Amino acid sequence: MSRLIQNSIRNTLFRLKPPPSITLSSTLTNNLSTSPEPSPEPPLDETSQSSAIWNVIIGRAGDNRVVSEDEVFHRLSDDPLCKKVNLSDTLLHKLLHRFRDDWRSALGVLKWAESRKAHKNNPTEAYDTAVDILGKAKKWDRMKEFVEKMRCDKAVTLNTVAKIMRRFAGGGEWEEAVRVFDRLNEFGLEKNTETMNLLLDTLCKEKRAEQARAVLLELKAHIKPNANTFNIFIHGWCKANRVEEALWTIQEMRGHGFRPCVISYTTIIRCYCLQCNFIKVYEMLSEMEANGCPPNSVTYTTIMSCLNAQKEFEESLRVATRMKRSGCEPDTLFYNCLIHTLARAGRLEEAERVFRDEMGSVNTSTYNSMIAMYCHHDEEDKAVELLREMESLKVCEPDVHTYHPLLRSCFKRGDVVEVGRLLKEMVTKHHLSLDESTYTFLIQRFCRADMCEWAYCLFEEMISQDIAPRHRTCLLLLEEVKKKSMLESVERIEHVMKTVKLTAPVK
DNA sequence: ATAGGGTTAG
Repeated sequence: MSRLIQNSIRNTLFRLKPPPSITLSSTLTNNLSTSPEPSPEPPLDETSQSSAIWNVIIGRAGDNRVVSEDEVFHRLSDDPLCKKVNLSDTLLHKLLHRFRDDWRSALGVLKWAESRKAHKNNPTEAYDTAVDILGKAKKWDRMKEFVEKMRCDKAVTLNTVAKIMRRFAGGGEWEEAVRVFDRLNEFGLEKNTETMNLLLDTLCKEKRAEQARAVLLELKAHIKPNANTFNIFIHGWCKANRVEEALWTIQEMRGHGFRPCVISYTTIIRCYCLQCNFIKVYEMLSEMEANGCPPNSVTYTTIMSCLNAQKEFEESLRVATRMKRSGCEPDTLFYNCLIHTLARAGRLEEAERVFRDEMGSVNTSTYNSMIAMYCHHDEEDKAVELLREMESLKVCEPDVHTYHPLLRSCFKRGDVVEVGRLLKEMVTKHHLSLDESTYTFLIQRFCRADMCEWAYCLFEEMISQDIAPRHRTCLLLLEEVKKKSMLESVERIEHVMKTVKLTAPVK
């Protein structure tokens, strides 16, 4: 379903526009900054190689046809620039990933890649990806064809099998997933507890706990389940919001001589959290302690995150206190959550203390929480200071979320020059590409700042980047360009709204 | 792939 939508977006987008030139926000950043620096011409690095190939593949001259894999193959083979490209395994992987929703192009790229290197090193990974892409597109026959070829080459690994089973189960073909398990020996793999768990987990993750149960009953005589097996089921039942069955699985687990572990309990706690049944959450916590299975950092972080989602920050901090009292060893994800909680509770100094003195290792998320906190309390200087610290310490790199609060502050101050400067920094210094949420956010803010020309610019760029705008974003922008009588833009937006499958508003 | 982050409100 989602593949169909994405494909239709892609195809529709290509109909709308001549080949996109991937010049990220360049007009915008140059025009908004007071002193536009001349950007030096980059050498043909991996990114530009990738862009070159990308442009060839999607550079169809405004026609409506869906391009076949052979056509993609020929275009790439015939293009002079692509002939010069040094096709490494990493680049191939990147390309396949980029075409993960477009199996025709992906197969064309793979065929071209194979033609380029007669003595290839290790095709298995690319094949695994191809199988995955075909499975995602529910091109079962083509997928099976690939698998057969891999079987003859003795190239099927556990990873391959996992992908096939997952795609079958996810596509509603769970019987086929079971059949893959039945054929494991043909692939040179063994039917054992590990591979059985793989199948069961696949089924459970694709919301087929019932079927997984049936499979287990059938296989039980030949393959012994282990503790993981039961945890997989606990997760499966919780995912289906059937906590009763999850609790019953704990008993079943005991019946097989396994003791429920911290993972078993934490999974159920998370389920109660999502139901907002905090009475049961605390009951379960006590039960864990009583059963000699003390909660760990994951357990506490899970509870705190759920409380935070309910804006129960003080209660969340009480959970953190309880954790510290218990002597449980905190980890980075816990600290990130704690910092976020303290920030939202308005306790800046405490957050700073945790950040500076308590935490052993930090990551991008840690900085992001701190930066968001400073921006939220109008201490942008400190926020920028932390950004510079990230850049100089190089422990972790900024991402788009690092910049969101900073951008928000600029708009709040009405400093669009700074907006342009930051965008340029994101793109040129950190090689970040704007994502859907960033585009949406920027378009909204530019509209509100009565600068819908820039908003429209970003809208066009978004579409040329193959990112579908939200319905609400279109409506907002449409209203603004109408006010300014930007007739061509009005027409374009209306056309996009009619032809592109828009992203629904979140929640 | 046996468990756990966030964002955007006047």
